[in-house]
Formats: sequence, C-alpha cells, structure tokens
Amino acid sequence: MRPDELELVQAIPLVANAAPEHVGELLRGAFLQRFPVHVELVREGEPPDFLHIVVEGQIELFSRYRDRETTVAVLGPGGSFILAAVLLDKPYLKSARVLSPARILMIPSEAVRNLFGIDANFARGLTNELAVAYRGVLKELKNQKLRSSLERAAAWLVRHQTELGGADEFALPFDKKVLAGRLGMAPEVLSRTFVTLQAYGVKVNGRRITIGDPTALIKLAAPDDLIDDPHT
Amino acid sequence: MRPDELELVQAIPLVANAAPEHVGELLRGAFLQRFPVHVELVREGEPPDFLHIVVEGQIELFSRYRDRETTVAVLGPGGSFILAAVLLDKPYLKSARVLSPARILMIPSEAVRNLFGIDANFARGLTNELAVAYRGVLKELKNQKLRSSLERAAAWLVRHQTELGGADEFALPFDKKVLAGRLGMAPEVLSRTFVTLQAYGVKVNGRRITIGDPTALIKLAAPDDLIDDPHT
DNA sequence: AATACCCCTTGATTTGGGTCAACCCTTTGG
DNA sequence: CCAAAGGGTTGACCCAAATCAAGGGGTATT
Repeated sequence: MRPDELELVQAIPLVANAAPEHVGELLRGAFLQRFPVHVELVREGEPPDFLHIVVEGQIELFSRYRDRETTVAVLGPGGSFILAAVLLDKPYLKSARVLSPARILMIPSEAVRNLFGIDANFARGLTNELAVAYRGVLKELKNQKLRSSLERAAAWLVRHQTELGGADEFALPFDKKVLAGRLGMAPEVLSRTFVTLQAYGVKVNGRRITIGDPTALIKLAAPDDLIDDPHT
Repeated sequence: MRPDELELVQAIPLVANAAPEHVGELLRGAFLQRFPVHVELVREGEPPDFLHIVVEGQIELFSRYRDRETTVAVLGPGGSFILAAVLLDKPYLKSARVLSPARILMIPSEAVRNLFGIDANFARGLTNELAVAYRGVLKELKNQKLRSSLERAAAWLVRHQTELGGADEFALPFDKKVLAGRLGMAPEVLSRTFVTLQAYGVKVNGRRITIGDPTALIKLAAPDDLIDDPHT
C-alpha cells in the first residue's frame, strides 16, 4: 500500500480505533482496491475472507431467493459490510455489487478477529459499529412491516432531505430502479408513487427532486426517530 | 439474590463468560424477577436501564407506529434483548411484553458497559451474541421481503419441526394470533393459509399440527439456510 | 445519422393480503 | 348454570401493489 493510501486508510474510524502499533498488523494482508460498476464483490453463502470498508463510491447489498432479489441497503464511503459474518466466521447472508465506481479496503477476516482479542479499543469500535448496524436493520424491518409504500417513499424523501442539510431541491443519489428496490417496491410502483406525491408538493424531474411543501410531506410521512433517524 | 438463584443465573452463557471475580460486580444491582402475562417490560423510546435475559417463559418483542403494531420476535429461555441499546446507551427500538409467565434477569446497563471494558472474554461473548442477533434480524428482513405469506408459514412449520427434532406432530408454542404477527400477516390470513396448507398434508387441530407430507411442504417452503437456519 | 439499448413511465389487469362483520366454540367468572 | 369475553374461522369485499405490455426519451455505439 502506498504512503498516501495508508494515510487515507488510517483515517477510517474503525482502523483509527486500533492502537498505532497494531495498525501495521491489521493492514499487512489488506488491499485497497478499485472496482468498476456491476462487479459482484461478495456472494451470499460464501465464507468470509475479508472485512470490506467502502472508501469511495456506492455499494448495493442485496439478497436472492428463488428467482427474486431484494436490496437490503446501499452504502456510501465509511460504510462497512459483512462485519457480523467476519466476527462469527459464518457465511455471508447477502451479496454486494458496485453501483458506482468504488474503492474498497479489504482486511483479511482473520486479522480482524485476531486484533479483536488483543486490542480492547479496536474491539469496542467494532462492537459499536455492529450495534449500530443491528439497529439499522431493525429499523428497516419496522419500516417494511409498519408502513405502506407511499409512506416509505415519503419518509425516505424527508430523511434524505434532512441529511442533505434541508435544501428543498436535491438529486437522487442513484437510479430510481435501485431506490425502488431499497424501498421495497417495484419500479412501476415508485413511478406512480411520485405521481401521487405531486399532491404533497413533490416535483420530480429526472433525478432532480423538489420539495415544495415540507409540512404536507412530513405529515404524510410521519417520520419517527425509532425508524428513520440513523443516529438514534 | 438467593444462592439457588445465583446458581441458575451463573449458568447463563452470557454471564458465564465473565471471569468469576467479575460476576459479583455484574450482578450487584441485578434482579431476577417474575412477571405475569401481559406485562409490558420495556417500552420503545425509553432509555435502556437494564439488559434483559429470559430465564423462563416467553417474551414478545414488538413495535408500534401510528395505530399499527408488529411483532418482531418471540424469545424463550436464554434469549436476551435490547443488547444493542444497552451497549450504545440509546433508546430502545422495540417494546417487550410477557406472553407466558416469565422470569427475567435484569442487569443494570451501566454494569454491562463497565464490564465490557474490563473483561475481554465477557466482551467477546456480548459481541458474539450481538452478531448472532444482527444476523437474525437480517434473516427476518429477507424472509419478509422475499417470501409470500404462504411461503413464510410453510417455512416456519418446517423450521419449527426440525427444531423439535423432526416429530411429525407437535403443538404451536403460542397463540395463532401471535404466530400471525410473527409471520407478518393478519390472523384471518393465517387461518386461510392453514386451509391452503391442507393440500400439502398439513393438518391443524387447535394448537396441534400434523405434518403429513414433509416432502411436499419442504418443496413449497424452499427452506434456505441463509434465511431459516438460526445457527448459520 | 441511424440503431440499439436502457431507464423510466403509463395503462390494463391480476392478485395477495387486509378489513369488516358475523358466528362458533371454548374458557372464565359471577 | 348462564353470561361474557376472547380466540379462531369463514364469507364478502376492498385495496395496495405486482405483473404484463407497450411506448417514450435519452445516451451510447457503430
């Protein structure tokens, strides 16, 4: 790994948690690699060779069953995946593909497990990350079981808007097809949902979204910290 | 805590992971308490005062949103809940109620967090538990998004049967109403689902279930270790 | 410049599952 | 012994969302 890459990698919170004298050990067998769009990084059912951390780009996590497929999450820089599989040394439960050109830090899973036993601070960091991830999936499960498609879409818009600082106009971070998967609906349904949302002041033009009447949208979405807030 | 209770509690895996000299500290402020049916043990949104471990009985974990409610999981002896909330010191994401008379070990969350930093073995145990829980919710999310009601019911029967050692006749562990919630469908739908399952050799008489044609049922359910197996 | 491909939208139709209401049966309690 | 309450089933109906099919519009390719 080149010096500038090393610097980049050491800035990642998970890595930064490890004591300086341990970082070398952790990264000895690690790669920082670029991947083009559409590449499938990991496939569910395989044994966990590496812990993956997104440095750049977007990664879609999804699962297959019979002839169906569902998106579980979309990760951006800073996101890590298959942490639980690495810690338990059990097969991946989901697959991952590259959505937009990405750089991924791949740390051998054995190195992660070893350091976990040696470096308490690193272990603490991993566990926190895992706890946050746990709560994330749980929120997603609640989102799916408790809300309608329209509510999910509205809530996603509200949350995304606040994450972007509250600007009343912004661009979708990925294709509508992917968003539909993330929200748990067919692409056609998302299309119609956007039409319905016009009545709540939402204007859609390609990837550009305008929130014309935040109050109305929020009333529809009924955002709930225990479902939507990524930090609660 | 009485000596016989202490013995019972020390046999719990999570507790047994702690070094003997730490157990006293962990249990100093702990309770082992009995609760009658219907009691709501924790309510979502509240701050996490205790880590809860089920010693006896059944606990339903559920969430509310608007006027809806959904069951997230049903725990038996050995199950722990709200571990992630305790570790992060963030509000509970789900509520818990007693389904059948229960004994619960309640450990002050601060004691858990303190010992986590001191006792590496205890920390390892907690993290493993958390990782297993993470994978559990993720499987449940896949179950919901990838399968139909009929498939979920069939898969549940298959899995429950194998967990009971493969007997072709067994009793439902809780009310059908609760099972319906767990499976993510209305009680009426579960009723109709059981009727449909007759064509696959399933006989239902009150709580008694008979699996007449395991092959047919398995073909319908298409069980998948990455969704159904609690240990994978 | 023409073609092919992909993303998205729109319409028509189907269907899985929810809701409402009536009823049965069992259990509990006065 | 009867009433009340709660779990469960069944029928009728409705609605949200999936599916199927066609077509529009942009972009990349040759």
